[in-house]
Amino acid sequence: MQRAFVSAHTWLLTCRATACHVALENSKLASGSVLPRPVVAISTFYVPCTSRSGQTLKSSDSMESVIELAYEGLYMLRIELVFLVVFGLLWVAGRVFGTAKRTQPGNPKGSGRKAGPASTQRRPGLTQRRPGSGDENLSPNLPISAVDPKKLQNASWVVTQVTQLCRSQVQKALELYRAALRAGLNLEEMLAEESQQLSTGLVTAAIRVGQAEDALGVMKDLRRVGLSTDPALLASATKQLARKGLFADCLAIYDFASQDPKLTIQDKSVWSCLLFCAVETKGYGRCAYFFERLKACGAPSPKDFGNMVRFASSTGNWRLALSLIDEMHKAKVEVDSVVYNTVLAACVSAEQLDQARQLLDDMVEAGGVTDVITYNTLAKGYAKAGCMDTCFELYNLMRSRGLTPSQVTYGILLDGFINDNEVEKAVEIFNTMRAEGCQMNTVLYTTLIKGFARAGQVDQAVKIYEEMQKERSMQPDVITFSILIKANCDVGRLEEALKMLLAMKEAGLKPDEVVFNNLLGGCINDCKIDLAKDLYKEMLASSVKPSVATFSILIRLYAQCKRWDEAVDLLRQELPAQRVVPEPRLYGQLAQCCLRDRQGRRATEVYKMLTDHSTPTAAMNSTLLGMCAKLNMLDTGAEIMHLAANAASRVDPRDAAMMLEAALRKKKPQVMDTLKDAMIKLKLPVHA
DNA sequence: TTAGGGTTAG
Repeated sequence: MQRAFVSAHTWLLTCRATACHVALENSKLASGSVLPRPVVAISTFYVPCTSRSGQTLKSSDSMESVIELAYEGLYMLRIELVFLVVFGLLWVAGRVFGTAKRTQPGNPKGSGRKAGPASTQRRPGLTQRRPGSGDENLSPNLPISAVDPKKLQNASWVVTQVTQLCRSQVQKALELYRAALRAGLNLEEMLAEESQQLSTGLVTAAIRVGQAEDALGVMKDLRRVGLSTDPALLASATKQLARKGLFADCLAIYDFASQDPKLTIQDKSVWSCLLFCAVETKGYGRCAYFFERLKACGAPSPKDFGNMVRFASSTGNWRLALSLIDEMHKAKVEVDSVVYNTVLAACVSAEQLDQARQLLDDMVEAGGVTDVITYNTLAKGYAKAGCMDTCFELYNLMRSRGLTPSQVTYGILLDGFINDNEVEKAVEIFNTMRAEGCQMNTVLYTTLIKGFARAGQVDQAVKIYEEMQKERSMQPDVITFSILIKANCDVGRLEEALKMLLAMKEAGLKPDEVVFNNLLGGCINDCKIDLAKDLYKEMLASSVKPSVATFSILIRLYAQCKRWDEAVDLLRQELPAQRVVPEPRLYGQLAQCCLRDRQGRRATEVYKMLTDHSTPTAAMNSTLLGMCAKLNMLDTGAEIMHLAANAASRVDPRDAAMMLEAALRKKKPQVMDTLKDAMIKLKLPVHA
């Protein structure tokens, strides 16, 4: 940045110096100090002149100064004037000769088309066209609707006009093109060169202004009249779209083009662009195919490998990620630290810590590719796995290898020790961090707040927050407030939590789903149903979409407050209304809550709702049947077995046998009959 | 282009 600024400044000074020099040279010339001043005759005219003191000058004096000024101006611009005259003459000559050429006999178009080999190749069945109805350009102010239909039917005229308009008036170009089609312009009867020029011009111009749909529309028009997709057009369109970041449009245009059986894409860069677009749009299903086709056209570039590594990492395919590194080595393609780190992250996310460690060793051996991010990535993996000792060792190794830990490094260690309940270690890290001059930031402060909140020291957590507020550079963010709100809710300080909500809004932060979920969770203990409903309404009103977590919390709330009807309605109506995925465990959760409160009928009702959406797992049946047996709700257990059998769900034979035994023990013949029927249906052995 | 902090679920 600094260097860019310096060079920009130097450049500016150079420009200024040049301008001064030119001005000086011109003034020298004008004053005759270098060359004698030429004499120019200018007709005399009266100009009223006023001196600075307000005195009117004599007309002869003023005239002289005006003439001198005009003369000096003309003389200073003499080179420019010569150029202007020469170019003017050339332009006039061009117009005259061009018109003469177009009106020559044997050139039926009369529009000055370029004579290339393609222009002489007519498509089969092409009829001789009548001469054009005019050469003149489209008037700038003439609406397209007012253009003579004869002109619109003249392919050459349309191509020329559209091509010109494409340069600066893309909308008008598209409008003219569409008007021409409506007026009867036949794309299939045009010369190959003409239709190519027209389509390429329109497609590239439309993409240039971000109107990919119009570009696709033009390609569809060509297809409609039986013209095959031009591979060069597809290539330029895909490259342009990828460069402009219109990834989905790029894939859409490819999808359309690939429907053409005659089209073969041999341009490697097209596959390269498509792979990039697929990764960007998370269209991971097609990455492997694009890469395969790319390789069929030639050797992949480092960027192509980079995109494949991103794909592998995003889909959790650590094996593929590692194999890509091998492939790069074999192809003698340089593997940079970003690619290495991405593969490392893929291994870490897949909890393949041994593989990740091996990769770090490989990187060290390769030399010059490990950085702070490498160590942080692996350190996070160890922290997540609860291996804080190894994590700390890695931190020391990193330091011993001459790398300076960053805020992120300290963030990982601090959070790791906090999650591990090793407060002393966390404090030690914090002290090292401060001693080494590492600056605090929002994340580090938030991690500290989380540490105090976890230790139940909410007042201390709030103190840190207050300290943060004093520092302008690191204001609390949504996560900071989220943790503070939860900390207050967890100790029953709902009022404080609501104050925090207000404070975050005042700070210009928009509460997100987690913030609302935490507040809803805070309503459970004291059954603050009305407050929860208000919060839920506010959540929807502020366009925050509830999730499975929200519904899970609301189920707990309604169950705690024994609002069973509302709980059932929540899953029956509100869940689909909010388009939340009806996860089986939500039904399982509510069914368990019902059983715990001995609400047998409602439990079976919820279980029925579950079977309407999906097939309950054997594990879920086991949990519910186990509860029924434990709570001596044998009728409910038998009903659940019956519903499970109807839904072709699996029931563990041990659970079924246990239910049957309990019914026998409690002497419930009716229940036994229901159970036996269900067991037969479930193809389970009936021993009792 | 790659690394750190937040919610549910007995």
